[in-house]
Amino acid sequence: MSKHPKEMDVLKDHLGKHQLKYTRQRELILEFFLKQEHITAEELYHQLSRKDPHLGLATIYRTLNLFCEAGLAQARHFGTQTQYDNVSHKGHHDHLICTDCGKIVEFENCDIERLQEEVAASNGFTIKTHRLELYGLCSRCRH
Amino acid sequence: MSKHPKEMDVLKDHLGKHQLKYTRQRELILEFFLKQEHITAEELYHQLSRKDPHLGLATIYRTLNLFCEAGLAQARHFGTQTQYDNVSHKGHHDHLICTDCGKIVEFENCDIERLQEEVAASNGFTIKTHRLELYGLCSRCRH
DNA sequence: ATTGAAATTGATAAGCCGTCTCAAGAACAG
DNA sequence: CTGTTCTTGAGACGGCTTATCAATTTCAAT
Repeated sequence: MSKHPKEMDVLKDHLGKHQLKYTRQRELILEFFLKQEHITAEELYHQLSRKDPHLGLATIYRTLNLFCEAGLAQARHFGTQTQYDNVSHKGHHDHLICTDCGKIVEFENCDIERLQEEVAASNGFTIKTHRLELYGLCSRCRH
Repeated sequence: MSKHPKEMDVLKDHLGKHQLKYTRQRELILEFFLKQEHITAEELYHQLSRKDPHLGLATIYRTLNLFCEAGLAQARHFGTQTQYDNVSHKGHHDHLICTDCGKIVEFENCDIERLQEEVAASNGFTIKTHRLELYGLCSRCRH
């Protein structure tokens, strides 16, 4: 019994539409992926190696890319590392990043999202996703 | 006589503050970098190899990173490649990116910027830079 | 101008991250 | 069940970026 029936359905739907198969690995990776807000392929690999020591890193990468295509995840580059965001669990969120201590605050702002839609529309675009990152100093590091 | 006295000053100021030196290569790379809106390290390398065939690729990378630290450039990852944006020449701008054909439209929106400031302030942050990318389909690719 | 300490450069080696390859195994329609 | 097709795991591979290091250049102090 999965704890994430909704996301599981999204995955199965995507698999069905693209002649892909439902595998034990994909189910396992999804289950662990959904436990976090965002994670790197490497971290997920380590978490899962306890559960299934034979799971390959390549499979993690392949599956995370699959999740991106299915709309369950979104890749995000933070400096040198690539984070895969869980976008299905809660709504899309953006990031405030302290360039000094590395602290990350997540936020959501409907007004900004609405303005983004307006900008896109006036340029003939239809937005699928977006990425907004604000870099600066947090209150602690400003001093 | 440089054609970019203002940016040159920003660079010299940064160099002075960090015990770094003003070199022929840094001047040359800055001059070419400022000619474009955004460019990859590889492209810049090719452009410059005509002017100075002995300039190394590593120096290009080092110098572009230096420009980022000085606030003259900003690195942006688009798919597999890294673009270095010229952020000093004109005001900061954001990007609309077509996920189908790769078309990039630049835009600027004061209202969004103002809201960003508000979000940052309410979280105790002071913004230095930001990055906003909207991904979707352009009018041509929507059909 | 000369000198000398410190930073920079160029060439290349090395590293990292993610993808590709391919034989063996698993899924699923008929 | 059976056959076809997709997936997996392991490691090789590839592109992009950084590290290494001896030779060179910068620049402040003579």
